[in-house]
Amino acid sequence: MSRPPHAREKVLDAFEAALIDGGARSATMDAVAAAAGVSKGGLLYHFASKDALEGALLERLERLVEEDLDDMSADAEGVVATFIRTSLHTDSPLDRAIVAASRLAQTGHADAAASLRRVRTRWEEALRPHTRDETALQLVLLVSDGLYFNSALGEGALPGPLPRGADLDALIALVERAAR
Amino acid sequence: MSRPPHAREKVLDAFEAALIDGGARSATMDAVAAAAGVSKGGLLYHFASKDALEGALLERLERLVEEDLDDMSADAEGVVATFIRTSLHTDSPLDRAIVAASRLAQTGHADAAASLRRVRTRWEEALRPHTRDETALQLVLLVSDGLYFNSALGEGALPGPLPRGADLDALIALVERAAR
DNA sequence: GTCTATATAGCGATAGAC
DNA sequence: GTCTATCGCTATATAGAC
Repeated sequence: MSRPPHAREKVLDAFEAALIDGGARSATMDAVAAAAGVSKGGLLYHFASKDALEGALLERLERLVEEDLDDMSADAEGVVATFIRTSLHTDSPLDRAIVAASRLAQTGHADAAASLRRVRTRWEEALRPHTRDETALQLVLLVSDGLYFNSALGEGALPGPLPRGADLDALIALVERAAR
Repeated sequence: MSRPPHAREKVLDAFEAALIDGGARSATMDAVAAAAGVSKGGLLYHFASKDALEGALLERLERLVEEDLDDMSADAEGVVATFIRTSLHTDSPLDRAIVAASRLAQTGHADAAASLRRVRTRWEEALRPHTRDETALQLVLLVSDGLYFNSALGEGALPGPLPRGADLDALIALVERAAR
């Protein structure tokens, strides 16, 4: 636990990348092993089953969220603004873990859906002191969910309608005005 | 086209239900045929391939959206309010088609993602005249996306954090205040 | 620890009877 | 128009050598 083998992390990274780039269907044991540079047997030494591989991904997700919460409260721009800004898929480790878990959740993986809900609850708790009331809190969370949803759909395919640059700044300003 | 066989619609309904309830992975030809009360061969008479089955679902989706747009503009409560309210999964034919298509899109089905994007664009056009500017328009669309996203994740599993009743009314009021 | 080879099972699709 | 039977492919997982 304290010093995980390098190969194990490489396999987990490959699994995550396969989920993000090609969806859950393409994230097969074969494909993951090949991408990680090990054989299928080698993969199964580190993760005894696909369930174990998925479980490790969800563990990583929940660990990264706790780190993110610490960073967010220390940010100067304000918690709500930072939260909305980081809702866009920016290829940070946390973003990647979330998108990968979302792909998993959509295949009916109950544990992945539960993890994502736990993550959302943690954010909800962190944002509550910075919003006017529960309605405003829900608004912030839903805009974030919407950004993630579009980010996850448009991945690698079509030019998404996601706000960037000045448009994103304007959106953040509008949400902040409505929420606090 | 004008008088579709009953069995065909039953198969399509069963495919949609399988996608919604169990995700794309569980929506196999076998399972759909069994749920529709026909054999696999019988299913393949109506839909020559799984691609054809998926295509028919997306056709249904785009047809239902056009009907929805007509209804929405005729609603007394206001276009933005009606749009947010109907973003919650209420088991209407359109809601079911959207959630089913979302499940499909997450498996990497490019046509499903393209259909969903077309649907979103149609809504965007309908809402534009009722919002103050492009930023406000994006806010409305993102809140709706967020509601759908949570609706799709929580299906059948956990008690979702989705606003209902008075909470939903308050959310709608807040979005309307921010958007117009 | 990592490999190759293989068992097992499920899926989409075809062929042809009725 | 609907059925049964079966083929071919792919995916997970096991067995055991190195």
